[in-house]
Amino acid sequence: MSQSKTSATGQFVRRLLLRSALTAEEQDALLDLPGRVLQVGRGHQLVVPGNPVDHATLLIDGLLGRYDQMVDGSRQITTLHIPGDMSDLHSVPLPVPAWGIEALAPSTVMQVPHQAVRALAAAFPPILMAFWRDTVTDASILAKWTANLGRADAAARLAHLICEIGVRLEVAGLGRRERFALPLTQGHMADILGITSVHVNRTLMGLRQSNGLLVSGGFVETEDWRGLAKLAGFDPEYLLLENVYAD
Amino acid sequence: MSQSKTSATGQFVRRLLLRSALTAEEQDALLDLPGRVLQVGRGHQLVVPGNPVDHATLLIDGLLGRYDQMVDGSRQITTLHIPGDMSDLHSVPLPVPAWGIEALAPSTVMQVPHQAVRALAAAFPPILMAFWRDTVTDASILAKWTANLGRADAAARLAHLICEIGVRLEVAGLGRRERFALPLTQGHMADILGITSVHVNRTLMGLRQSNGLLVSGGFVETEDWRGLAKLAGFDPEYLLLENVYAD
DNA sequence: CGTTCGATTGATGTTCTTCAATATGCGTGG
DNA sequence: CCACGCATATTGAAGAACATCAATCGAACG
Repeated sequence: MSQSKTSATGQFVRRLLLRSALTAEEQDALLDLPGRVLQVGRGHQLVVPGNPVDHATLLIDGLLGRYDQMVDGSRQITTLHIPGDMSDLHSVPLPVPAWGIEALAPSTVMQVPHQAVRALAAAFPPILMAFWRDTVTDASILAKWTANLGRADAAARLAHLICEIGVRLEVAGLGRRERFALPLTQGHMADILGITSVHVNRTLMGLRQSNGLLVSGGFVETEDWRGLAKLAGFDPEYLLLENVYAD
Repeated sequence: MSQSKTSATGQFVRRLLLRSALTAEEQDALLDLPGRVLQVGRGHQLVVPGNPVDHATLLIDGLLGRYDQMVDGSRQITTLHIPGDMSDLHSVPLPVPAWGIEALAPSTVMQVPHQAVRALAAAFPPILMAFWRDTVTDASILAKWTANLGRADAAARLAHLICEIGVRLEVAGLGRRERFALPLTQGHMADILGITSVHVNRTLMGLRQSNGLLVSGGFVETEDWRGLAKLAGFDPEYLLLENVYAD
């Protein structure tokens, strides 16, 4: 399993390198991060709201959602994590779990002790900077979702979700934006988009009519990606992919 | 104006100390952060979407909003900043402005060169850690807003806004949660809550009836704070105020 | 004293929810 | 291989929440 650990941390390092310059030594230190590899089924709760955590969760394969539970029992997924994402890196500086993390699809994760992450950050300030930058990136995506939930209608939100995930998967080398695997149920999409699953279904049908968007069986395919992006008002700038910032 | 600079950075240091332990030396270094103090009127654009920035904006007095502009011209305010907040600390690691920052009320700010912030972070790793933690705090608030926009109705969202700002101002020593200044127009509130100003007006009237909430003339006053918090599903945990984490 | 911005009100339309029913696919045990 | 059970998807009808459009009101300010 040392093999799979290295490839797991390798994905994570690749993600960090998108936005931060790291020396070979720093990269090696990250690759050697320890952790327990875990396979979990759909619906498994990796972080339960209220229970303190002492490890961060690196997604190797599958799909994770960070969610907030409302008092009435409904919930809102605020962040979607694809392989290579350290889904709660933010729990390292502040291990207070005001949220939950759930496997939205069968997933493989590596649980990395906070202690190890902190030790690395302390030993290599550029790594700490890279972690900060990673958190900023997540926050930028979150801000975009806030804007969409506040001001875009269901069709635009759904289209935006498809565009964003497509581009993120493409950047991570996990598919093409025009066609990729997305193992979400319509109920999950509802919790992401802030609507009901009934309305997800109707909105999907509408987008199939108008834009030839196919979403079924855990796969997404679109004939008219540009049209979809236009409808969504999708501009990838907020994904902060354009530049590498050394420091 | 050296006086006002010190008091400005002092507020910021106090905010950092809520969640991070810093030595006297580190605190002094933060207090000495250089910057240009600026007074701006309501509606002034401090950061224009698309224009790169080379300084961070520390709010001394007033109210700032970070917003995202939609293609149809509407906008969504994603983050509200009160005095003592460094409104775009996140621009230090990633100076890509995919958003705008506007003075929602007449405000006094201090513009701190990124260079100075970076130098401090490089010289004092605990300060870098404190910055990261500050970004995580902002992201936690943002996640809560994402959840509210997705799953709470207009009355609950409005009540939540009032509760959150009240508590944040109280913690910053700028008022009591039951009564405080909030120089927002109903149009601003609409852009925060993701509804129209007409509906803000009606929702405010509803909350005045049901909870004795008074919002007018830039002031907020409530006779039944607990009732308001209950209606909002407000739990201050996400503000991450409970603990101090050393590192 | 007029102008302007924000607050308030009314009438009407749209989007999305809710409730309920039915359909479909897929794994499991027989 | 088939029947069953369960989760997910699909559809319809009715209602609630919120938007839109348009007008009026009020207060601050030059």
